[in-house]
Amino acid sequence: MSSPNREAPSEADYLRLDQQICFSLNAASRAFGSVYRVLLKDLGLTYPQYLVMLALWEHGELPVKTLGEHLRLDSGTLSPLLKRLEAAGLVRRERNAQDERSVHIHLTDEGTALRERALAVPRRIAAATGFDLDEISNLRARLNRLTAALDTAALEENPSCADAVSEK
Amino acid sequence: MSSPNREAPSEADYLRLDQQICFSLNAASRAFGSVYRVLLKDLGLTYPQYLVMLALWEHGELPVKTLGEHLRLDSGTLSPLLKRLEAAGLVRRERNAQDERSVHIHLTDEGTALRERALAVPRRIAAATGFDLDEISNLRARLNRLTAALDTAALEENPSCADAVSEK
DNA sequence: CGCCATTAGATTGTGTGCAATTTAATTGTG
DNA sequence: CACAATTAAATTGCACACAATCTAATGGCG
Repeated sequence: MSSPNREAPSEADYLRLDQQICFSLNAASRAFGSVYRVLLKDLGLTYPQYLVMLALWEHGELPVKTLGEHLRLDSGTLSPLLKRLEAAGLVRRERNAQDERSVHIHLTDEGTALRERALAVPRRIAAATGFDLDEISNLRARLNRLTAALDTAALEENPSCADAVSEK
Repeated sequence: MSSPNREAPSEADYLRLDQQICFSLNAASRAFGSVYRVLLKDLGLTYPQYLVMLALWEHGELPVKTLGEHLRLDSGTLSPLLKRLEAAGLVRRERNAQDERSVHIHLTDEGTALRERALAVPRRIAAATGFDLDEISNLRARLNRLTAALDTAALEENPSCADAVSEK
């Protein structure tokens, strides 16, 4: 059906599911999710919540805005997620006195303490991948380059972001 | 704070957000989502719906079960998604006469026709990544290997799947 | 000072993902 | 044949993602 006269693969060949890099990416991301789900159940965290805790353990208290920049998430995702972390007693949300628009996220003692129990997670995840540290590092670099390229392309593609492109 | 005596990095270093391969993966996956969202809006498809259509264009009619195996999705995700594709007039759902438990998904004429308009998508996506075909192929292979390793680890990790492991 | 554009979060609505449960059909076994 | 175990989908409940909208606070600028 495709490539009737054996030239370079036709456009049709690129519609094959197993050719889609995004599918491999998506599948790998969800496979990670399954492994994390098991490991994080003990800590009472979901995977996105774990990422938020990583950012807080690393930077201490953070405004929602900055947290979102670190995690590439907007307030539509973070607001309810942080509310659940607050309900779990891991963080506190405090209006900034200087700028009342801003909400700063603080770790509670319980949230700080949880870090000790999270220390074993990365090693167990690394073991689950079967990759050594160099391979992981290499793959991470490629993925980061890919993400940067896609971000640029998304801006160029979307006329509504023209300001953002030209302004920077 | 970490690695006080300059040995190999301590466990604490591996809690850094920028060390998490899964975060890079997740970010790349979502960055792809943004680019696809723009390209697929014309076709009236979301990205997961596009993957379903790819599988159907490739294999013709498929039972939900098989579709789920191709896409690594269960009925909890596929049932409502397929209902939306049916509402959009792209697929039909038909009970199998031989096995009434099984539902087969067929392309409508409209669904088949949509393929023509999707042909340009992969090239535009490839362009957005800035990667050449070899790089994409290489990355895909690594990701597939990673996913396979994680799947294995997830089975070993989860006692409730012990049967599935030992049976095969 | 007064007013408008901007900014930070929260909210709303839609669409996945996935665990757990439910329902209906089929299969295996005595 | 009867009946328990299995299987395929659908359903339910929860938690992201993300676009779009809303609200409140801030920052210019005349």
